Amino acid sequence: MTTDSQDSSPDSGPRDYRDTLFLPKTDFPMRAGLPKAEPKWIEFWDEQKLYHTLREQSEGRESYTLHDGPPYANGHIHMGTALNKILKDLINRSHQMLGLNANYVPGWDCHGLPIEWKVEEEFRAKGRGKDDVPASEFRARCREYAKGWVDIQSEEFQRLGVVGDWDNPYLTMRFESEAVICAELLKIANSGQLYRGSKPIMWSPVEQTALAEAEVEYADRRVTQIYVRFPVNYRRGKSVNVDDFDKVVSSNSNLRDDQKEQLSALQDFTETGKGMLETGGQSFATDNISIVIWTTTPWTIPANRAVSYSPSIQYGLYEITELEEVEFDLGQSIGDKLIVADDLWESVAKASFIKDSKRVTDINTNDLSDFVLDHPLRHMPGADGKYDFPIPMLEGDHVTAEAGTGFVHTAPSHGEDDFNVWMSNGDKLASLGIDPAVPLTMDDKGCYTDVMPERFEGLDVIRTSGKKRGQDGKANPEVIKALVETGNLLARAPMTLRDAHSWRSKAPVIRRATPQWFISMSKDSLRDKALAEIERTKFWPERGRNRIGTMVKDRPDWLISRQRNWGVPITLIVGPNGELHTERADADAVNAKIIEAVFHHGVDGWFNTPIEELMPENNAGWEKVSDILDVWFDSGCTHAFCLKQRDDLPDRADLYMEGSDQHRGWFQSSLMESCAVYGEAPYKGILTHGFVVDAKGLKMSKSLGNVMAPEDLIKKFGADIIRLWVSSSDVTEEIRISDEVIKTNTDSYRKLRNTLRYMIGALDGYDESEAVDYADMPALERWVLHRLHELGSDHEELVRNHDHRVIFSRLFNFCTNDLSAFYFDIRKDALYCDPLDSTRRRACRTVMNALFERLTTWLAPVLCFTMEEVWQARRPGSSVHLETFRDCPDAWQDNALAKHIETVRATREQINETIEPMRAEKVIKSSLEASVVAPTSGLAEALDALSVIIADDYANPSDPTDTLADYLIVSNAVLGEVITVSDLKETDAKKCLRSWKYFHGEGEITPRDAVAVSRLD
RNA sequence: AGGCCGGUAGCUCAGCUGGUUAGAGCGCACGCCUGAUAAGCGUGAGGUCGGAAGUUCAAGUCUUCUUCGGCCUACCA
Repeated sequence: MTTDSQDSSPDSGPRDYRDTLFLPKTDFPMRAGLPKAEPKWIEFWDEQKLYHTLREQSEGRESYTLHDGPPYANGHIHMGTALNKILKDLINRSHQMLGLNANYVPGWDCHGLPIEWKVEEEFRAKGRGKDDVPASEFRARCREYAKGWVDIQSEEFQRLGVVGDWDNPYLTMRFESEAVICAELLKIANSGQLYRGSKPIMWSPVEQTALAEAEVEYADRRVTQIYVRFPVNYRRGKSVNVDDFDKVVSSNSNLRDDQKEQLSALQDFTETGKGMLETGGQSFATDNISIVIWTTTPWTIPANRAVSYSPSIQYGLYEITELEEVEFDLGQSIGDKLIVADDLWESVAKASFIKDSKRVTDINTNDLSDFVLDHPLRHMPGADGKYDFPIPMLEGDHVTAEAGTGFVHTAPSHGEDDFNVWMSNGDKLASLGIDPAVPLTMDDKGCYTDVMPERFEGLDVIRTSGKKRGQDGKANPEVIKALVETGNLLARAPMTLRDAHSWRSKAPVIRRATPQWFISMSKDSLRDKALAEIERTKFWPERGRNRIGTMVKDRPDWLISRQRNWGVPITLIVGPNGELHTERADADAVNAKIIEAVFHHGVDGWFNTPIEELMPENNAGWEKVSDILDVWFDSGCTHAFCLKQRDDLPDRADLYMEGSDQHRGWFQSSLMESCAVYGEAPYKGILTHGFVVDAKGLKMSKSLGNVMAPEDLIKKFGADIIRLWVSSSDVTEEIRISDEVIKTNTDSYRKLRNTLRYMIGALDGYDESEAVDYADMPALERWVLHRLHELGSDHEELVRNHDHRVIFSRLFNFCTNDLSAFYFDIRKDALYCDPLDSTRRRACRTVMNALFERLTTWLAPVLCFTMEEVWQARRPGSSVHLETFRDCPDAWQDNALAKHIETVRATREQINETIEPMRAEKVIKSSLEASVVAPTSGLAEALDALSVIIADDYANPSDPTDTLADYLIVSNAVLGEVITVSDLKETDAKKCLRSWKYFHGEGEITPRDAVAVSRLD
């Protein structure tokens, strides 16, 4: 520090002491200019090869692996993806600085429908339809398209400050990944957990293709609604007369013995009309009792296998007593008894020409559950015995009493609900000796297959060609005709219905069971394994365990096949009798060839390599499967092709961290895949975060116009502000963002920045050689270290528990309350005015240095740009991100000291409250104008313990020690009975021209200031 | 419609197993300083805890209902 001031002479006025002060000095800008500054730091880190340096530096350290969940490579990042990646970065950086090796490898999900559509659209724009583009070319373009977005998103993530292996991320579409995915699938097939079943999907007969939910639109359509009755055959366990029992048993020869016994005990399947039915405490002949259903798709009746009911609906048995007079023959006659929901009987009766009826009895649902029905077409001409099977009653959540009859006709091959209720009632089906396999009742063209009686075989639901393309085919009329013949049609009428249509051809869409590939939840105890692993996994927050647990408990077998183009193929070869190549003796050799082909040529390697090359021997009648895998299977394999393949990562991740929607998504697919192949979860812990919502807590959507884009925020405020927002939010719930929230964070940012800036200035020229030993420090300094120890002691635990919000709010409050408003404020005097080599000033700088190192490193994971800037203001060229968190020695802990400081602080507050009104009256302006009497109670003891003296002069001006006045930032303070504040301006005290303190004595500055100045001159 | 979760000052958050006048920071208002200055300091005003009922001597904290919001399913034969 230099001084160019001249000696003060009597006629040049009072001397200006400003230049003799040791004011903070720094070039560190107060205003951040983040939008411009941040990209330069990214460049700096690139030059330093930060990611690689971190890896070298932490070689041999214990690893901490947060395995990235892959975002979909389509579109720009949004607030949710930004939040996700920042949170990951926060966790990675914190663990790295804890002294671990947190190697982060980002990844992308590249296959799938959305990209397929975009690319289809592109080709269409060029006048090339789906069938004109060779599959290889199409897939190549998909690959290119995905790559484009990977590059863009990579830039966007890096702009947020996320550190990771951006040069070598994992992609589900890399050939190596695709090969591993195929290999994983083959392992599952080898283990026998894979099987081929069937399931209804949306199907367009016109285009002969499967459709995804997003590919259909809903439009009005004229359909025929019908009421159909299902004759009650008997009630399980209660019926009489066994005629055809042997027939049933023999037609189900694959029944287990216990099932046969059960069947026998139930005295089963009888010819219609021979039984008696007990229900509602009464007995009825079953010959004229029926359950009534309503449907708008008559063509599904031949595929009916069950009737669903709901226990929450009231059902009644109604006897027809009078019919309308009509010109055609009715199936129903007086005396017939019908079971219908009470709430719907009126509408059913009206539709069915029933003029009058009487309600015979309640039908409770326990009884209902035991009813077994006849198929309504059982006795139609030409049935060929194909409907001689029992129709069970199944309980279903999807059944309501809003429309129809309160019963739902269930054709598992033609409806999602039907399928679900069918599949989830396996036990009941088994007890009735019913094969639970879903029949393939309809072919690609939408025509009945040979599962049906000859009468129906080949009939089409929808015309697929000609002028009437898209209109009803022959199936509906023929079915209705057959129902009339059996007398089971109660009514028919046209109606308008909103129904699914293909968005391309506008033709109606049907639901149709098709052969699909499944991974069994039970064959190799996959469900049990997964549930056991969930128990072993750590969850943040804990409720995640319950959420994924109930899903896994209830989930059906995993449907993994898709009839699509852009994805990893199901690399199976199926034999003439449906057997898999993995069951053959040469399976290993075939598998090796398949994997090799995919490894070298990607998915095209499968599609383009002829079967003779993959399976050279005995391949007659064998065919390659042309389905592709569900993309969830792809991403469920990331642990296999990323973690387990890379040498620099462990096989199992410490943490998977995604939005709470991934309980059903990636967390589960990864768990299933990994348990199926390796018998364990690929992760040790799961952390979930909520979704970003707007100021009112509503989700962001274009239609609401409440969308905020990370890009805009970066341009306007900078990535560090977004990062601050993440670390100040409770990420386990929904996370709000709004202009106001951003403003709050911008303000917090400024406060932190200035606190750090002040330290940089105060530490100007600081050298270790001026450090003061802990034992020699004033109490105030030791208290700051105590506070640091407090913050540092559970910092690691907070990091390991991902409590970043707690860390941040504690640091922020520390900076604001303890440093800025208390410690810094008190120490300004010593820092600016004490002789340079005074113990007090040196101790302050020693502590400032300790503070600086800890605050910058603790904040570095959050404010990665700003802390680098702060760090380099003192250590140019080095990077704060290569540092680890500093230790806070236990010796710093001093609870007694802290208590005493709190006592003094409380006094300070009381004094301030007293000074405040005097300020308002303009008696006292600066607190240094005040002389105060502080209350003795409790304070004297504290001051004594803190070695704070009560005097208006320092005992040793060249090495001052703290006075009570210093703590209170007044010029004079003594102890007394009551608080009093008096104005020193009204006394004979002089204002020191250098320290602005009022004092008594010779000269224009206090003795302490005189020493400081004299040492400069 | 079902499953899981949440609603504490304008904003972001504390508030453990129910127990004195519900806390913090920011923002806001007013004032001070002008030697952290597009900074710093001080003082103050703001919530009855989404709503209702109940349990209890006592409830933000337990129970039920309700309302709003979020995620995930299911959306109709």
